[in-house]
Amino acid sequence: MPIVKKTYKDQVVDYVYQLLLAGELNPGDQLKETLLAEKMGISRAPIREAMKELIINGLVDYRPQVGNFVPVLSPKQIIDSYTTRGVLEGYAIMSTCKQFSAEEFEKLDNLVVQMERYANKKNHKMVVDTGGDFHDLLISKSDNVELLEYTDRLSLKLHIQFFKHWSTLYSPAEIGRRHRVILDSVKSGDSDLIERVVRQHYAETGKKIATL
Amino acid sequence: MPIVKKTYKDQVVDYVYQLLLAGELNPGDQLKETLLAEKMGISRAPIREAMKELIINGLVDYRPQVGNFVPVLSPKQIIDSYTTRGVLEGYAIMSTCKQFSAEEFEKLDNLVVQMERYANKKNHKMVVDTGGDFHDLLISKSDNVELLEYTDRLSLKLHIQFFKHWSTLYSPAEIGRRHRVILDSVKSGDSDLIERVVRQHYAETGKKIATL
DNA sequence: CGAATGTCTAATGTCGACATTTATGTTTGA
DNA sequence: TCAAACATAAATGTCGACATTAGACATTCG
Repeated sequence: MPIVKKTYKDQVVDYVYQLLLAGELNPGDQLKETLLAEKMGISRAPIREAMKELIINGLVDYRPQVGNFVPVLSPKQIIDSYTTRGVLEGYAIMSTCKQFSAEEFEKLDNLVVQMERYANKKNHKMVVDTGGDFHDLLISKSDNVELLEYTDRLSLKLHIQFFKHWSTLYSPAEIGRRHRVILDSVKSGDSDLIERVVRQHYAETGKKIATL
Repeated sequence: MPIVKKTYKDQVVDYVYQLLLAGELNPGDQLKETLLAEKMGISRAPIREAMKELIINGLVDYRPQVGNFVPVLSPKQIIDSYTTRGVLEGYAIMSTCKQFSAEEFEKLDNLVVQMERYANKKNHKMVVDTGGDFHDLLISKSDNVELLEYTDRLSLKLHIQFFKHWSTLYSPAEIGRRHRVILDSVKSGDSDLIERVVRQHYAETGKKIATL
């Protein structure tokens, strides 16, 4: 087990992250430093440090002299975020598609099957988790840290804002079908096809989320 | 003239930015809060705020409990950064290539000619500036703020680290040729070609810089 | 002699108080 | 009545001091 140091700042980041996931902080809400400081029994300094870290990851919007807020994404911004994610991940997957072993393809197949199963059982949390595993494995071969940093940020931001809706977007059968299309394109090794499919997947998902 | 408010933090950001551009801060150097605070006659609080902003833009590396440093990019990181930039900008340009007017293409043509001219006169600063204009105009049609934010960050980071070397990378004639290839692909309107050309341009530039 | 341990210094981490600014709501004047 | 000017409250911006920690150096013990 790796030894991690937990400075106050880190704890604040974790705390806010939880609030966001739990839905206790909603888009538009203000994160008041004084309030958070009181609630956690510390001073405002580490709160401010934490805010900056959350801003980096796009989880908090900062308005000078005014405060920090949970971002409110317009439909266009939602679509743009998903589009960008599609571009980055499409490239990441395309450029590493030859590196997958037979075992890994099998594992990916299984993940899709599991997703369908969980979806049928209406186990929303596991659908999201398994989808995350599928996605993580697909981009795991890329060693472009610059690109991975961006995709991670985007992924986290979109996860926190919309993970609640993901399970309602598609029917169980469609969840399976959509991910199988991606997987098939990767198996084919056709570079252009892979990028096209991944981009389209995110474009369509973004459009759906934006109209909710 | 827009009214801009200059908080201490902003002034610190500008100051450090200048130091970086002027080469008074080199990769690996530590930015000591105490020292900066003394030098600017303010307290450490706004310095810390500024550091966080610089970290966001990738201009400063942060090591907990240790300090803030000017990033040292490994050859691989340089290549990755340029590769990622190629992916993002390739998409941005491809997806908006139909929106350029004849006047704008003419303007782009002229910029390339000017670059060659400045290169022949060994006016390095103007080569870089004109190249920046060319690049800015090419991606100016995109309204994907998410994507533009990333490209701007990457662009700024790479500019600060390597703008000194750009003028030595290619001969004047090659500078012209390379940019004309990009421009021609945009004029052709061939989506796949545009992305391929832009990606290749940045891939080659990254490789060259990495081996310096 | 060398590796583990102890000490010291300089840097970041945190604190509580005060200054400044934003946004709101109230008053004032034509 | 309405708009401009003015208070007011509450938030962030900044300050200087103290606490804690990482890294370098000195020390000890085998």
